[in-house]
Amino acid sequence: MLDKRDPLSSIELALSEEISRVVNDIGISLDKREIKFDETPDRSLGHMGTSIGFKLAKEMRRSPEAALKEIIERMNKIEGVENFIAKGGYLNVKLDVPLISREVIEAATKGHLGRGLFSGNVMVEHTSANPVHPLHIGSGRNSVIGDTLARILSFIGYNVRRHYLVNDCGLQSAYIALGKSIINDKPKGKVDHWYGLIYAAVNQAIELKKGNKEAEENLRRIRERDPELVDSIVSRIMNMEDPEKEVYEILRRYQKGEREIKSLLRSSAEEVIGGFMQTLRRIGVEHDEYDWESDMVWSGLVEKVALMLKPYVSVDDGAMYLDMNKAREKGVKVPENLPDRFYLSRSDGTWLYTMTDIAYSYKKLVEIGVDRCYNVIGAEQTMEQQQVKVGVALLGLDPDRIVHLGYELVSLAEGEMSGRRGIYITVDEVLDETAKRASKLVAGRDVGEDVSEKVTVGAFRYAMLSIDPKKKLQFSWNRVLNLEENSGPFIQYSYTRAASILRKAGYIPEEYDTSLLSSRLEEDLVLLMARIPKVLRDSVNLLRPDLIVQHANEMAKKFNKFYEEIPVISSEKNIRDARLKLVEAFKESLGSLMDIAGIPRMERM
RNA sequence: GGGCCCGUAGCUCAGCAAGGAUUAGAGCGGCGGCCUCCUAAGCCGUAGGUCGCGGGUUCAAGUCCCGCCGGGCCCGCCA
Repeated sequence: MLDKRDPLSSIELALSEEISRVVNDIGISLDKREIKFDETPDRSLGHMGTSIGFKLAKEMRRSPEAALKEIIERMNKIEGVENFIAKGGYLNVKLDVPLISREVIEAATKGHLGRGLFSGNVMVEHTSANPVHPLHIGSGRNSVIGDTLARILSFIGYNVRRHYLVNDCGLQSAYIALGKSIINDKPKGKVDHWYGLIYAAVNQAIELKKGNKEAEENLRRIRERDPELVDSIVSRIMNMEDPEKEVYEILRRYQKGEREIKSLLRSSAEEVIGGFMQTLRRIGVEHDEYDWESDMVWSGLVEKVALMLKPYVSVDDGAMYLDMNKAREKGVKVPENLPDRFYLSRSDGTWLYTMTDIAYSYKKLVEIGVDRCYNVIGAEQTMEQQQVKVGVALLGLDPDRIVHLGYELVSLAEGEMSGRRGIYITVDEVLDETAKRASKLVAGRDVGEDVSEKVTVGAFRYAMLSIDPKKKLQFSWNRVLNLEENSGPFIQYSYTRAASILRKAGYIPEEYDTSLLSSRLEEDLVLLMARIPKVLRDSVNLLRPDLIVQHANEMAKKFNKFYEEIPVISSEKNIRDARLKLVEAFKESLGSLMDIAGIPRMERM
């Protein structure tokens, strides 16, 4: 029996097992895992093949083709396979396309394809941007990658929690609190943008006081957005004795939980997070929980975990650090390249993010109790993540339950973004600009009114997602505003074409004959759908959520060709029924990939 | 100095995890076509590449190994 959720893989598995059995029978060792199938370059050679002939030739002292023929002779029939072809060093397989088509179409239309392949409890921590300025496109990439990973995991059967770590116990938050404490204004405009301005102004004012020339120019630029506000911040800070010392003092009192500072800082951070939520909701991102760093400090969790680490901690001028040599003595695997010291606290007694991060890992794995947590965090923190994992191991937990999905930052053609200098492109403005472009295109069409917003979200998420996370993403307006091929809207368009055919036909056939789907294009569409479960598995194993949109793009491209070349509604009844069913399966399977990637579905556009 | 990552058409990227049947693929941009026919946000054709360089392993290397070169990140009592 073929696996309803993944027919193609079950055929491949049966093939590998059978081939390795036969090969082993004649005295040659060949593990089934060494047998992998690739597409053939030419359909006349079969659908897929494996190049084991070269290895066999050597062992059997025959030509590759002769060796393969002998193997094929001895093989049993396998469900889903029509016949075998030995060609060169390749053992090729011609699939029973009508059978596979039926399996795949049934699975796709019932929504089984790729579903429920795994089980367990996992967490994805993503976004986790510091609440000091609006989400910029770098955070946007994080959100989209993280949210898509979570959706994949959920689709393939895991129980998934999405968490956001609010970093409000760092120095950056204290800058905001300092700024807030010296002004009387109420937020103007979107609240996170307003706080972003305060953050940049405080930073640059302090730089100015320290005599940094560059600060003057930065302030001139920042000032344009709200001269009065920026001026008052600058003048107050210039009059302060030692503003930086104030910042540290604010942080110290905040971590101690002093009421006055608490209400000042925490409420500012909460307002910013509120702004983030608006933006995130717009791009389809929601978290199950916002975990506040301050809560972990105030509740004593951080203290408790620090105590557990005490045997491996040394102190330097009052500051605690994890001693990697002590960790090594304990028998924990510590990568060679890590520094000997991993500081956990400052001399003034405040915790560093490193310590709260270890405590947070403890919370995830023990208190919440997930099997595994994927941390979507910038690649620049790779070493910090390794250090945290050492801490996790010292707590007696398997460090591999923490998985770092590191992604490269988003850069601008003009240079890097910088929150401190107030240089960034926000998610909000990218979305607004894209929406403008999209609504121009939609104007005058008879489609629903939320189409341009759906197009915007599709375009944005595709643009943020479509590149391998470990490669830098160079932001360009062109990339996001591209509504043509190789974009979110391209996929959406293909989907609406399928929808349009089904709508015009007005019915879905009960009976259909898959042997009538005999064209190359129809066969290709079925095979593309059949590969979806593998794409889902790969995207998780390789930490490559971009594979999802790549595959969706391939499917859309293939369907557009089908749409242009193969008539559905006007064809003869039996053929029409088979094709309609294929279109339905395509629509549902592409739709499921769109759901996973967060690219909104539309019936018209 | 040490560690990690990247280097494929003018530009942006797939392909590298599991080496194979290519004459290395897309998109954008260029040039030329296709709407009395299921939405042209589409389709077709065409031009464009010493897969950074040099060695090695192999019957076979864009893919694996070593060494270089170029770019990025990290090696904070920042996050």
